Amino acid sequence: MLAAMPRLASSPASDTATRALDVAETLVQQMGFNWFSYADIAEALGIRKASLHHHFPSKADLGRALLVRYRDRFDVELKRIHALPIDAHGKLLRYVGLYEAVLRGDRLCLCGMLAAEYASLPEPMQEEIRSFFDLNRKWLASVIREGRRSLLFHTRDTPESASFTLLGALEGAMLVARPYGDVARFAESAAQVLESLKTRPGSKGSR
Amino acid sequence: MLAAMPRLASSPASDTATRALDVAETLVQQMGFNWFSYADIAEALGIRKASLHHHFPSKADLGRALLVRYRDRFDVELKRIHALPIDAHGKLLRYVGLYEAVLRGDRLCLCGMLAAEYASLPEPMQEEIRSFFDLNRKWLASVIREGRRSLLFHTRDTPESASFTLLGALEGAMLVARPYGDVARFAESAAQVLESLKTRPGSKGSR
DNA sequence: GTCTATAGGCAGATAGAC
DNA sequence: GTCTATCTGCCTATAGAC
Repeated sequence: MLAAMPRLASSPASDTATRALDVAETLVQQMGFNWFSYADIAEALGIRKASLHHHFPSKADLGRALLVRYRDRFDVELKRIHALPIDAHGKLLRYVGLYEAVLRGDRLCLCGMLAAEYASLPEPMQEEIRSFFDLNRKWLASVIREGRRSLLFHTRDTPESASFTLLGALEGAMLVARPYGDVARFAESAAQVLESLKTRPGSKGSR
Repeated sequence: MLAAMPRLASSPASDTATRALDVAETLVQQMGFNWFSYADIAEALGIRKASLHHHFPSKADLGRALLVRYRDRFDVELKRIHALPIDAHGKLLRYVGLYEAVLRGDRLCLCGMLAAEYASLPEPMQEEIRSFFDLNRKWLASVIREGRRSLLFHTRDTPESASFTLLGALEGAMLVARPYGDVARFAESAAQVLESLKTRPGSKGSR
């Protein structure tokens, strides 16, 4: 109470910057990066646009900070899930839960939204988006590998390939579910995709 | 050569309007609806912004026209595929080919892009986006039903539910593939998802 | 249908006082 | 760190001549 909170290495640069990122994150996830403006954030925070430029000189800086923070938080969650004493299917269920919580807040995954706007974004942001997807694909591949070792999953495809499909299916299910405001549909799709990892490569397949 | 081209009921209102829609469509699919402006289209067409407003009074009008045309064209393609003398799996392969062609042009599905920006769009556009997805889900469900009748597909889920999952998986695979500029990854994902329709509901599954 | 001209507003960004 | 003031440029949209 007497002294200022000690500033940990991982803590944000300032309270205003953090609150600005919070507001911006929601705006991007709901409306897109090209829609919102400094004025929207300034109004929400009760400060002036010029003050925001002190924390984030350009909109590209703000966007990059947004992505770095989002990825770091996701990384923490992923590590947390991986450490849980549950099987691979349970871990994927938790992973899906992360997405479902976002959708329930009428948002898209930050990187799903920014992947759509990808071509219009500054290069430093593009790099961070790929980095987010890389992180997720790597994590998913390792869980899929774990599920195979324990004979829970039986996919014919490589874990790398399956992880890409899974990531795309979840991002896409969110994307298509939102116009209908229907979280249940997303959950159903997610369950179907997870289930398809369990099925044995039965019939010969195509050809 | 002597007379003006006869104006069919389904033909565009004017050549300028059509060319404007062509340019706008590409811009939206690559950069998003909130990124492009009348100036971009006017420049590409070699006319003035004010002339564009003659054809599309507001940007919302342009957006709606874009969606109506896109859906109508998709509808034609879907009917064409359905009439082909090939099995359900072959029809889905053709359907995937539609998406792949779009991605190859460094674009996203128009409605995939607009679904991301959904919350920021005027209501008439939102309605058209849902309509596009409805059209696709209905078509996919009917093909899945056909594949089941012929014992090609063996999904446990309802065709309605599976069609939503399939649509989401394809839209999402496009979304995630684009930052990597990797059409092959999309094709691989699409093949995996189609394959999962064929697998038998083997093991007991969850619970 | 296309043009010039312009309105009226908002965008991202900077300078410099406090 | 926050403010006022301001710049420059672009945005959507309209009026009215040709």
